[in-house]
Amino acid sequence: MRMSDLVARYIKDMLEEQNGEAEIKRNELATTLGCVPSQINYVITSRFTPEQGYIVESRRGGGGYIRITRINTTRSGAIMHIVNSIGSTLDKATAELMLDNMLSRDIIENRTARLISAAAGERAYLSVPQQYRDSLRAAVFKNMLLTLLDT
Amino acid sequence: MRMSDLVARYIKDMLEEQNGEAEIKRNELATTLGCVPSQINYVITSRFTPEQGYIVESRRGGGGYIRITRINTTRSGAIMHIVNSIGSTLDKATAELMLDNMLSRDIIENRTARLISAAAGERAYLSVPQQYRDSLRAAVFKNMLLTLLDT
DNA sequence: TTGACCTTGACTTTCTTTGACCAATAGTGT
DNA sequence: ACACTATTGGTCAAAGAAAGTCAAGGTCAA
Repeated sequence: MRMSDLVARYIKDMLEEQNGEAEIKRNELATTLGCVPSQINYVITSRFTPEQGYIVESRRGGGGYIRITRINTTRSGAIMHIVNSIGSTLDKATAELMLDNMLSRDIIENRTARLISAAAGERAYLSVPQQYRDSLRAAVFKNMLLTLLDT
Repeated sequence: MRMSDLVARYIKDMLEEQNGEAEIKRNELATTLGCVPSQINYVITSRFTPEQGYIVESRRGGGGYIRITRINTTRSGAIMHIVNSIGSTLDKATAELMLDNMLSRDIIENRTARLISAAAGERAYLSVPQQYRDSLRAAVFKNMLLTLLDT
């Protein structure tokens, strides 16, 4: 298993146990898990972004910390937040991140994630020129998410 | 025997043993079987397509993998039939008819129908020129239906 | 002998790991 | 207050570890 997965898992477990809020000490956690401290930063910047529904605060110096907070605890709020965060274009990688995030927060089911992924995946857009794909993906993605609001 | 047959056989054996799910490491498998890594891609894209009943996911970078999942054949027949009946283009009215049909035959649920409809509806395609819309819709529609096969 | 399928390898893209160096904060002695 | 130092966390770039793409050439049966 990847180190980055371990770190992410650790933080998510903490969030789960502590009602959406986790506070860690970077060096301590790095030592506990056996990685370099900057690995923690890597995981946070790649998997706990605002885009994915997290707020991260930190403080250096003695007694320093990193605090990760999960936002949008209600389903429709979370969906709306995600919809609103999507601009006029959306690349595939970001779309996948959003789906993963919704999945891990039980906002959508696996089947739903796959359905949306199929509609947003590059595979489906081979017939249209590159230049349209990301804006198309954005529109499709948003439209689909909106149908989830009233269920 | 052809190299591609060997690779395909290997993956199929794995699927057989592991209940329809095989996860491989591309380079490792290539070394094991004595071929170049891209041969694996060739085999996968030519013989493990969704149309042939497989779902393929992958990830690059450290700890990367390729996962091939065989689709369950229970209700998939009906869906495959519909997928196969779709050509390279699909207009909105026909798409809706197909959804209604699947709904009435309990092949899909209401939520699913709405999701697909949102992704196939005209509103989603406003950003791309008319000329691409029907072929795009066909691709999206097919891709989405294909994700329903293994549920 | 030609068209479809197969093989190969150079090049690209994506994701991860690591470490050297930087910046902020708290504590402490003057 | 002020300077110094210890204690954190932050940044960034390079290297590493996969997988993806593509085009050029090979094989083989109809």
